[in-house]
Amino acid sequence: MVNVMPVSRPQARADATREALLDAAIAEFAAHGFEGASTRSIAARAGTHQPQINYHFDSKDELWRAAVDHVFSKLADAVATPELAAFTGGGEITREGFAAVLRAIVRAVSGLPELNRMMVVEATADSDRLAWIVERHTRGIYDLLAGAWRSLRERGIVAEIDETIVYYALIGAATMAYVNAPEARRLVGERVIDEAFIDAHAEAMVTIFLGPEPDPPPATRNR
Amino acid sequence: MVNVMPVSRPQARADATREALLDAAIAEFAAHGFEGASTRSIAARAGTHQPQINYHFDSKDELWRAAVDHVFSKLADAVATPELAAFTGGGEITREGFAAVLRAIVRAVSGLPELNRMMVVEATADSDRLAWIVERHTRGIYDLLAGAWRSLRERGIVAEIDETIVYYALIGAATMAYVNAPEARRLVGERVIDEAFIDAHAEAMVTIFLGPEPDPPPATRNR
DNA sequence: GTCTATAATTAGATAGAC
DNA sequence: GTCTATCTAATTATAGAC
Repeated sequence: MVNVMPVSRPQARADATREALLDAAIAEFAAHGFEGASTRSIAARAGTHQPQINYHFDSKDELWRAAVDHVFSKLADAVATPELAAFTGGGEITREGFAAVLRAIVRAVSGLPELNRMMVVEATADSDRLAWIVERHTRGIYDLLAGAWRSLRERGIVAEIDETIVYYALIGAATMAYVNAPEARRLVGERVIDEAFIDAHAEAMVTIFLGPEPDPPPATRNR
Repeated sequence: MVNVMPVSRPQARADATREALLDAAIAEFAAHGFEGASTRSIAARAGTHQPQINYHFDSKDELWRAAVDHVFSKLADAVATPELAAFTGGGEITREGFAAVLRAIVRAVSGLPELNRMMVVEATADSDRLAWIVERHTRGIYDLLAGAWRSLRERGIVAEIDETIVYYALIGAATMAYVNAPEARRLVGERVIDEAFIDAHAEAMVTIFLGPEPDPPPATRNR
């Protein structure tokens, strides 16, 4: 029997190459689209050579899929904040729970601009890639957010707006500034999007979608 | 002297070719990005041959610029509705004026999905093309919308939110459903985005950004 | 003005040395 | 696993007949 655990120095280097290719791929695909991004520039950004892509991922298409999985797992990590966890236990979603979701989304997407750039570039034209990404990644997000809104609406907690309309308005309002950051820099100046912007944006999302803090229930004195 | 006014049959055909190339170009650039769109597919979509692009526009780059001008002039036509004109006379913008602007924007962008697809694809990475489009087209729109919001906010008519944050939230909320229409069809079904959706979306934008109809001023009986 | 033919460049993928 | 060299196909742009 051959050694089943060969281990480590060459393997570690290979893993680093793989990881670097994934990060470079998302950045290039986000900036230039699938067809526009060349495997040569991806490899160059990753500090390696073009044939490494075919070695590690077989094809440009497989590289794209691996890169998308990679960045969506980063998104899942980024939204799963402790603040959010307090609201996602059991039971029906509350106004404060949805506010926490909105804040978590803004925080997460502001740190992953490549994800939303890639998404918006892919979602603008139908393709096998779009079908794959919808079934694998975005349908679950849609069901969660649209379902939460519908539940809040049916209990009179939020405005009477269709959940599909809210979903796209919400995703657009949460991501556009970060997706279009290169434009925003030209429009408003170098330091547009900083920590203060992100915090203010998160609070603005709560104000916009949930309206002003509801009046506390009339004091019935039981406490 | 040669005939200075040769006129018309060949010229008319040339104009038709030019126009067809412009429409085809926007569609292809929106779907695949600048690098991803090939002059061959653009020419094929326009029902002509690839060298016609170089004949009529010198280069792929010049074609892109002409196509962008073309679609932005369509946008200007689409937003300039009679309903909007009633509010854009002189004087300070009102709540109802901004509501009319929001409705006009939703109507216009829903009918020009290629414009916003192209914009979002270009705005995701800095480039000479982005610089050109910002100075030539989007800065004026930003100044108008951000200025209107700032004016409303300073008079206490809308929520205390920074105008740059509102601008991107508004553009995102207004356009995302149409930019991502291919995804929406896969997510929700064939007939998601129809006339009823657009009307409901326009009203939702008013509700979201301007809040509930303000209470009429306390009846002071003067009228 | 429109077409066919083609030049020059660049794309994704593979072969084979190390 | 990583590199150089290279194959095939597709790209933008040009030349020249009509």
